[in-house]
Amino acid sequence: MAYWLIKSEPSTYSWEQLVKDKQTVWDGVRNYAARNHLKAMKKGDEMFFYHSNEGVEIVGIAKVAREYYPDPTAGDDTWVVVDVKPVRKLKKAVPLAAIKADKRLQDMALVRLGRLSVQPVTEKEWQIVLEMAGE
DNA sequence: GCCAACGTTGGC
DNA sequence: GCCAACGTTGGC
Repeated sequence: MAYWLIKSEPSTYSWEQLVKDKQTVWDGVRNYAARNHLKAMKKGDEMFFYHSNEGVEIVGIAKVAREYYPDPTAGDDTWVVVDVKPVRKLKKAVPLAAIKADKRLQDMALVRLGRLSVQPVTEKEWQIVLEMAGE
């Protein structure tokens, strides 16, 4: 099983909204690197849900409910979506500042490629972040 | 609101 | 195919 991280601005689509919706279509990705990560996701893969701009922290864990298919909002086959559903909220949200401050996490895509909206997380990074969340 | 980082576009 | 200009993202 692989691990991922997806970003969203809470004003656009928040973790709370995802919990309320039970499941959502992760649409609107218009970046090739991010799209390739969407395509690599397998059903059941887990991902961190990160709030950008407001909060600037990892707030919860979601998982892939349906593997990729063409983005209905795109109108062609270039862009894809996955369906995502919430697993659980982290005991403590993990702020970006804490991740940046941890020597073990300097290679995380979140630190190195700040603007990438869908990114892979290694199992090691996943465990460290969980630990920081008090899990 | 500013600005750095980075991706995309388009002229040549 | 290079690279400058431009637009967007996102942290601060």
